[in-house]
Amino acid sequence: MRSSQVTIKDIAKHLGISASTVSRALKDHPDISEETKRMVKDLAAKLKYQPNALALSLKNSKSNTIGVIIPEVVHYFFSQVISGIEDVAYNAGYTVVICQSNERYVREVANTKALLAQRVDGVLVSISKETQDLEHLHNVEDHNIPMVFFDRRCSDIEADSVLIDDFNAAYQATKHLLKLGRKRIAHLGGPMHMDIGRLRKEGYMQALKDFDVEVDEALIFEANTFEDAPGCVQKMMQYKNPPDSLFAVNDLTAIGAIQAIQNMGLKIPEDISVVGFSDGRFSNIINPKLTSVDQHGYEMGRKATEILIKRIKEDQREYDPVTEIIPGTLIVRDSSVNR
Amino acid sequence: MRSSQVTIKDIAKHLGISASTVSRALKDHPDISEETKRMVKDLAAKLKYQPNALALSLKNSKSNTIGVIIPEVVHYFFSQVISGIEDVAYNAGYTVVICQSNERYVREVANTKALLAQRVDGVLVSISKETQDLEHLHNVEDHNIPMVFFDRRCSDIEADSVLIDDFNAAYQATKHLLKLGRKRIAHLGGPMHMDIGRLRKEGYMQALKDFDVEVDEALIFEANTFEDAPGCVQKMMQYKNPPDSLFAVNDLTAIGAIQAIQNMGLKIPEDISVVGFSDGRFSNIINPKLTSVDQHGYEMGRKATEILIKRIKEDQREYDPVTEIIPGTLIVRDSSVNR
DNA sequence: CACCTCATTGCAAACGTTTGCAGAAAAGAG
DNA sequence: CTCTTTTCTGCAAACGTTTGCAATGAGGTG
Repeated sequence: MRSSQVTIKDIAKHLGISASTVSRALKDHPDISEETKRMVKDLAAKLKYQPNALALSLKNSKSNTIGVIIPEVVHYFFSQVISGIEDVAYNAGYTVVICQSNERYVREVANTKALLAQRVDGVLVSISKETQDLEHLHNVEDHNIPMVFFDRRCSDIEADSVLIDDFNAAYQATKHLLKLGRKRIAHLGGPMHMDIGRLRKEGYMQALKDFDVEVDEALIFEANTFEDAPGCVQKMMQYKNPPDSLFAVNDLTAIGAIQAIQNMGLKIPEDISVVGFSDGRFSNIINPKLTSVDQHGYEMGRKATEILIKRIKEDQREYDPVTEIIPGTLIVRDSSVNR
Repeated sequence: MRSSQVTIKDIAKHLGISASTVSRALKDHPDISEETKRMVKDLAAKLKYQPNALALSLKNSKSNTIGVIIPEVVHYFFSQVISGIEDVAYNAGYTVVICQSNERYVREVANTKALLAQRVDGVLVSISKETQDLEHLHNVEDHNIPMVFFDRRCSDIEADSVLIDDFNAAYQATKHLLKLGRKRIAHLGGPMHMDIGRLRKEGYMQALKDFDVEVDEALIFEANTFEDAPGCVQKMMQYKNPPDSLFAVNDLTAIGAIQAIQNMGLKIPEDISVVGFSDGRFSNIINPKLTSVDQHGYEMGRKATEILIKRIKEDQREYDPVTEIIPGTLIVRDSSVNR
């Protein structure tokens, strides 16, 4: 016995006029007399009439909704992205439907299906780590629904994407250490099969090369968690030529390293300078404050949504996908200093 | 020229049969012959037919969608809640529409309106800090749409709610310090006009009373940010009878205090023990690890959604609202110790 | 052969809106 | 007073589905 939702028909019946007249009156159609308009509007207000968006969407075959498929909401970076998406969408009059894949392929497929069924006008996707088969995304293409990738792209699919310039940000971070006079720069990096790990390492190496500093593989580890870091640090500090600084693939790893270093009685940033990457949430609350790269998640969300809405409005079947690169910003804090 | 969405009618036309037959065939209605079923299903698969959820919702006047109004996605706690909501909703076949109020009243009102227009089947709300006027929420009630409050309730509205037991969690946190032999326990608390600030302070005071420790107003501050904390600490440490421990209304404030204390050359936990509250994200990465209260955001999201879906299914106009209290869990780490 | 029973299919209405077109009434023109 | 114009309103179809009911035809029964 739910509903009790007022419709245009109800208003029409109460007033003894037709639904079409009510519809026109509500949107100030010039054909309708002022008197009728007033009557209709007054009653609509009184009954708290809310237009049924579903009926509208069905009629116009557009739902004013955009779907988001995102790995995990609880990641600070992703929640920032969502925030950016939400803001732009809200201002453009779109509703946002958020689906988490939880990094699971099957769930990503299910989400895609649900969004398609919902007839979303466009989709924002950051694919899960598991995703290999792309049929579900081709499906979206086939249905001619604009799609924009953010953060994680799918190179086999022709679609717009908004990405972080991992290579360059890592380059800048490393360069910053080099300019401080550091020469033995360790790197705690991510797995090579992920863009994020590969590109950041490449940026790091390129900077070394450009500054004529030899790359020492003994200073490079695959370690990208808070827990991984201490082991690497302990190992390195036993070298006869230990590192004088460290660039980590993310902030948590950097923090793990910092604490390990401090526990060995060394001073940060004097003895060892440390630079992290992204997240940003922790950088200010640890001691010393962490020099790090801001990934601009909010901005990424905004950008991706703007592109998507543009595509929706253009309404063209074919277009040349753009790839927008958002530069990371190195924020120098207290964990790095001249030697 | 979008669309290219296949409909039941298209299938019907291709096969030279009626839409009703197609509809029935797709859902294995016993009236339809096996042969027809096969034909229909094959073609549906080939054309990648996706039922139009909008049409369905319109027909059934239920959208299988639940709306969420949440202050800010980027708060770790809230993003945990969303995660819980998403999981339960997904498993029950519901789509989740998320709206951020950004703690702004006007936006909350707009969100409510949008969700109403979308004909969501139910709403999960955590009201913004600004919200005083409740007309928009009464509106939801009037439309007979089930609503569940989480984390922040609205006592003027009769609805289910899921809350944290702030009082008791604060009581436990304080008791923990008392049992460690601490007697001069400072409290950095939130504003009194918010439940969260008031209840946690009351829990703190009750614990002191139960342990026959005198409440000293000089040890109680309204300070609930990382930046607020150091000032209070410096002030208190000049007392002739300074605190031996501290209970903060949230983790960031606790961390701000810890750093201020450490900067004064004092040792944590020996000289001063510290307990925080919630967030959890930081507790493990600072040094020493922070004793704190886990607020169980994910659990809260699950619980609220379960109740909501139950209400939706019951489909009763009148019911007695329940209030579910989720106990906070004190997690003892390294920042508190026997004196 | 008339009648009944199944099995299978189609018709039409409904959900809430919008909109082109036609219709009616009022007003203006001659 | 008739004809034309203007002003206002209503009809009906459409968006994609579902579903009660009617219709069709085949086969069975007496």
